[in-house]
Amino acid sequence: MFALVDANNMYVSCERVFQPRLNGKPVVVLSSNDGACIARSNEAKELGVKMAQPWFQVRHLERSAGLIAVSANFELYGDMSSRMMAVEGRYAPRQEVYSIDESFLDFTGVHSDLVAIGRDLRAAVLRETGLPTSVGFGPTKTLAKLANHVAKTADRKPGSYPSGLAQVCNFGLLTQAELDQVMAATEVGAVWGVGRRIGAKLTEAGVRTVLDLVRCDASMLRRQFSVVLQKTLLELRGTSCMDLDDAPAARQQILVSRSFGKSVTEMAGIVEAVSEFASRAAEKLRAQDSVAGAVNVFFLTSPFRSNDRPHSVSVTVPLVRPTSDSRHFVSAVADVVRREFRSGFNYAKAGVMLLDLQPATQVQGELDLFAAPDVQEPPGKDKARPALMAAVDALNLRFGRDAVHLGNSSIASNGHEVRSWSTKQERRSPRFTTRWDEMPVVKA
DNA sequence: TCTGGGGTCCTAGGACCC
DNA sequence: TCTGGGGTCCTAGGACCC
Repeated sequence: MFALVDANNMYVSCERVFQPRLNGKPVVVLSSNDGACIARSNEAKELGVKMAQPWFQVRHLERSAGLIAVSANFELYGDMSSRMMAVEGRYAPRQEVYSIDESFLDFTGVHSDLVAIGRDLRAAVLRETGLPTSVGFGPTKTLAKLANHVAKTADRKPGSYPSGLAQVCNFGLLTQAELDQVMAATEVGAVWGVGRRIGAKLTEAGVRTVLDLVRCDASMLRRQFSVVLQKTLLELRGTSCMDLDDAPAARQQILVSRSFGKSVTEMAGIVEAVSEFASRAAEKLRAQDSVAGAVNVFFLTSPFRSNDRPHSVSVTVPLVRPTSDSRHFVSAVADVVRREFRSGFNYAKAGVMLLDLQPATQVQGELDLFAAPDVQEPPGKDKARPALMAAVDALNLRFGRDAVHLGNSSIASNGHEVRSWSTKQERRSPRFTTRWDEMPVVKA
């Protein structure tokens, strides 16, 4: 038996923990650049705000309906997430932290009252972090996800589900008829693994509800869609195809990208931005003790602005040898921009991807007979690198991000910081739990 | 005017091998 | 007239997730 525990409207709930004035109000959290809504309170959902909807489309609700928008504060959400996961992890021998607000728990062999355990877990998370959660139990991960969906929405769909499934829902206690009722009352798009595209295709074929999907022919789904959807079907029927993964592998790629606060037309702006992204990506790389064998850099105009001439560059550079040294990535991506930049375009976004990752401890030895003299380096030089980068990481950890950074990231040739590409975040809340100077103050 | 960021997996097709 | 068979690896693109 699996459980899926999921925070309700995670980002909004994190804001509410420290800003009680947001309770009961329609609230949305905005993506970087305050561009789109990436989290909504139930009240905001009721106003009709859609997931990922551009802010400018719903902005009028500020005046007309009291909608409140805040900028995303990922430092706060990440810290609240670790606290929440620690509490949840106490309730089962194995836990898979699946996303910032969800974890799977393995209750195999546990024969106690799971609903009681679920209620106790919810109460503990609420007490210790302030975050409201929902819990779903099912014999497969896909069913646990579906049970969680029911736990979350049961209150808002009175009548269509059997009663008593809100907040904590255990599919194991339902009769076949009740499970059919639940599945018949749930749209196929709510299933984990069925997204917009496949959902539309299924609906078109007359498969509207989860029950319709469960009654499809497995080999037909495999033929018409994919092996992925076939697995989803088996899981919905109770055959477990996905194990709990409590020791996730190191990342296979690392991406740092941003949309610009306003469009960038100068080469220097792009060079600055991608240099900074490369440094940031390298920090993440070293944090997981890996090295990268290649780096990709891309920059492009906005796909939304139909008046702009479109232009998009994406170049992957293989590195002479796998590395985690920021300087290699920064110089590689800056070279690409200097070579590929075209003036006359309004660039809207850029990013850096580190590829071909491998553990730093398992780097392939080399017999370097053919390297050109200018890439051969004196012996011993490589040894200095990990120490230098480790020192940079330690200083930034202690004195704050960017206490130390490379010369050409975010500093223009005239020595002034330009950062014309910086993102806009006009409504960000304090980082209450991770910065001494932003801690909430209790007034007597 | 204004449209997120960071990931994973699968598949099809081409290059290449013997 | 007649034009192999079987395999691997890589990449790009498309789907999904939160």
